[in-house]
Amino acid sequence: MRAEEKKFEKYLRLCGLRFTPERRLILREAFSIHDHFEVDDLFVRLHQKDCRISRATIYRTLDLLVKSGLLREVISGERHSHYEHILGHRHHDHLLCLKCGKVIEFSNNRIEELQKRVCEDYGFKPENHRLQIIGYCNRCQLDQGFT
Amino acid sequence: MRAEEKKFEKYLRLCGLRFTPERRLILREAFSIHDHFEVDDLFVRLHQKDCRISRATIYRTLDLLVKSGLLREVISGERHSHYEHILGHRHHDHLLCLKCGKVIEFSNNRIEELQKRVCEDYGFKPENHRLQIIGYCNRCQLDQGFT
DNA sequence: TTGTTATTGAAATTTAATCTCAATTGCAAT
DNA sequence: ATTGCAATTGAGATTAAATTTCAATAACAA
Ligand SMILES: [Mn+2]
Ligand SMILES: [Mn+2]
Ligand SMILES: [Zn+2]
Ligand SMILES: [Zn+2]
Repeated sequence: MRAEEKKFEKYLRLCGLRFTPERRLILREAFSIHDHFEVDDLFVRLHQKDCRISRATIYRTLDLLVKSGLLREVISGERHSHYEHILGHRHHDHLLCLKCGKVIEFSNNRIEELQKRVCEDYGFKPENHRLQIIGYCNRCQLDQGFT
Repeated sequence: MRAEEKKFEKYLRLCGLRFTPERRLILREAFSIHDHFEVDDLFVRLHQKDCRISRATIYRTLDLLVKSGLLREVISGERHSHYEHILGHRHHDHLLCLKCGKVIEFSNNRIEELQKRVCEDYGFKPENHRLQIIGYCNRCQLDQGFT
């Protein structure tokens, strides 16, 4: 069994929940997408494979996958959720282009460390974080921006 | 006229839009709240003062206020938008408690500088950013968190 | 004034997400 | 195996935020 399935099953058992066929299929589909995805991406892909899993179950399972630490919600600027893997992918944050919508992933250890220090200062126990820088990618830098 | 009204009017004129009484009232109400707020907060407060402004106009005006750089959307974990002032308030980011919902504001110059450097590395022109650290505040730190 | 164009509010619509509930399934204890 | 119980599922209803539509109105430049 793959690492993500092991971890999900462990989480579910711990909570007195079941690792059902539906949950396994959703997990596999989610981990077959190596990019940001949304609920409907999963729904469409599963149905193309004749897995007739309801949207309700996908929503419910994604919540569990986030709680178990396998996925995280990515803020995209759009008004519905987007997700990406945690397990098997190094942590990163995002630059978002306001014009073309491009998403650039970056990571910076010093920022990560300073965040830890901020949390220490406040006695805060971090579980997760999201840093999103919004602006214009190098292709789209024109006269945008009002001041 | 207050600074925020001047700036909003300037922005509107530049876009060929009008600084209407409704927009002025919404702006004033938004700047009278010195905390995070949501659309319905404005709607209720305006109606308590017998300003019968529609929700549609509030939504439309908040979009303009964000575009003009007077307000920004705060990510709150909830699934509707929250806003806060930019003009007249020093930039900060947020710690969010998963248990009690508390929002702690912090600012860290070194993180801000490192963000600028990241943007330079990518030729990205930042307009705005949001850093949200999710976890447990010092009061709520118990046995939460699965690994 | 006058004419053009932006703006508004009310209601309809869209869309994501959640909830309800009866039927089904997983699973642990016999 | 059989049984019983609690968790799970899917279909459809529901909720709630946000957006759109459109006719009436208001802003403002000519
Ligand atoms: Mn990513
Ligand atoms: Mn704040
Ligand atoms: Zn771009
Ligand atoms: Zn707390």
